[in-house]
Amino acid sequence: MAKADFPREQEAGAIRRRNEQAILQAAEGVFARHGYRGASLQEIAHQAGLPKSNVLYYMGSKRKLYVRLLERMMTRWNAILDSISPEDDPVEVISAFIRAKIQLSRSHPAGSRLFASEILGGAPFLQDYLQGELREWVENRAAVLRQWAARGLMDPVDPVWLIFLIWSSTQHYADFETQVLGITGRTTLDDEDLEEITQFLIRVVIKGCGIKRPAAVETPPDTLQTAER
Amino acid sequence: MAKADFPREQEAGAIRRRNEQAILQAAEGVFARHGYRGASLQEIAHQAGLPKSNVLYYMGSKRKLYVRLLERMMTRWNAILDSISPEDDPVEVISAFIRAKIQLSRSHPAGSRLFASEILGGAPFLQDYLQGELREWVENRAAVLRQWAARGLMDPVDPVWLIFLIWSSTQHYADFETQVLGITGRTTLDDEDLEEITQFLIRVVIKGCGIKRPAAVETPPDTLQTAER
DNA sequence: TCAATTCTTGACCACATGGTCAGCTTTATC
DNA sequence: GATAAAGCTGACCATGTGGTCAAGAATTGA
Repeated sequence: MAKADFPREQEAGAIRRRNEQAILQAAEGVFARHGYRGASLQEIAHQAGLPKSNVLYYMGSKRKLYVRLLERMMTRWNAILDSISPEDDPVEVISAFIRAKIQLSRSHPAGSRLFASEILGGAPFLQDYLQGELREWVENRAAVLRQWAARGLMDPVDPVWLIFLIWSSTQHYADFETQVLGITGRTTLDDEDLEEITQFLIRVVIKGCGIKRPAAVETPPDTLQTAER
Repeated sequence: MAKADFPREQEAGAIRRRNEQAILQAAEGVFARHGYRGASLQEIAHQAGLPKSNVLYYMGSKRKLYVRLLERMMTRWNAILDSISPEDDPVEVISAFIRAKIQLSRSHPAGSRLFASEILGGAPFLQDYLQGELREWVENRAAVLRQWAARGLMDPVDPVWLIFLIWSSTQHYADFETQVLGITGRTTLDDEDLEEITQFLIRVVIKGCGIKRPAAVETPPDTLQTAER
């Protein structure tokens, strides 16, 4: 009946926005947990505190709801995976990337898992994205990494495998959170843990690939901070 | 040895074994793709080339079938994740571990994905395993790594995060194969690719954590070489 | 005020789900 | 060859699925 949370709520489409948000959030969790097929609209509706018919009213169909969630997650990624240039400081770029990736896993764990579930299922809805947009993204970054290697700013490792290494090791803390918690015997990963993990990953990747800061014109000789040889 | 093609086959329980194998293999794929809820016995039966009733006849229930698959995968893992001692050569051990893990991802991709799907879903069937057997396994290895660090054989990094790093970066090539293929534009990852990836991961981890061979009778020329096993 | 629009939802549908069962056929054993 | 055991499976069931719909309730705009 009368929701009457904020009767003074007046912006156009306020009801729609509120309900859609509730549905999207609920659906993200359920889809992440059970996959596309395993998720049921009944459960999503229940989590959102609405009757099933209402979910269909707003979202049209299960498929549309799912696609919308995937697109929302892609948007979040795009907001973070900005472009880099060969002139950038490799240490900075790699560190920032790892840090951003971990934070995204933390701020949107359900979305990360949703994505993982979609890939596990063979990416029926994301084939195009993988082979198009994302592939291009990877290739661009790989090209920059190769230039860095050529200039001696890092070891000549295959950039694509390096990107996958960063991707997987950061993604892990969202997708496999259950495993991490179970094994470490914790109930949550707090900010402190995450910071520690971030530092660890940055350290290992930087050192492991021999990534160096560019020798700036004015900089005194040899400032190797994190890594040691 | 005896394969199942001829009707003249007659070790005790040969029929049962053959059909169960067919069902298990089919089920592993379907569960991996769609998760526990999303998988249907109909599809499993179809993949196995049997009527649905027959699947139930052999497996009892969907749940039993699923649990059995999980247990089979745990067994495979146990066969590889053998124990280590502080006296072992760290470089050897880490290299062998990474290599074995990659090979398991390759030899049993569906099983790996099945496991991933179970974890993604919150590990409803594997909570005990994670908090018991596996946790113990990790803690034992972590203890050894700490001793290595104390003896200066590696940097004093947190061993648990290191284990997760290895775990996630190797697991990735099974669980997210679709993504890897899509992005790299390949249709399969052949043995050569896998070997390259293995070498890369070993190199980065060994170098990144400053893992050294114990000072033995002779020290080989310092440039890192990948261990073989 | 009053009509147009948006929202809400229970009843309903065709179909798929996991699981049971009874009766059949095949295989194993003596 | 007889009998027991194992294997097989279509018909069937209760329940759950995604989705439709119509009719009413609430909100909006003039």
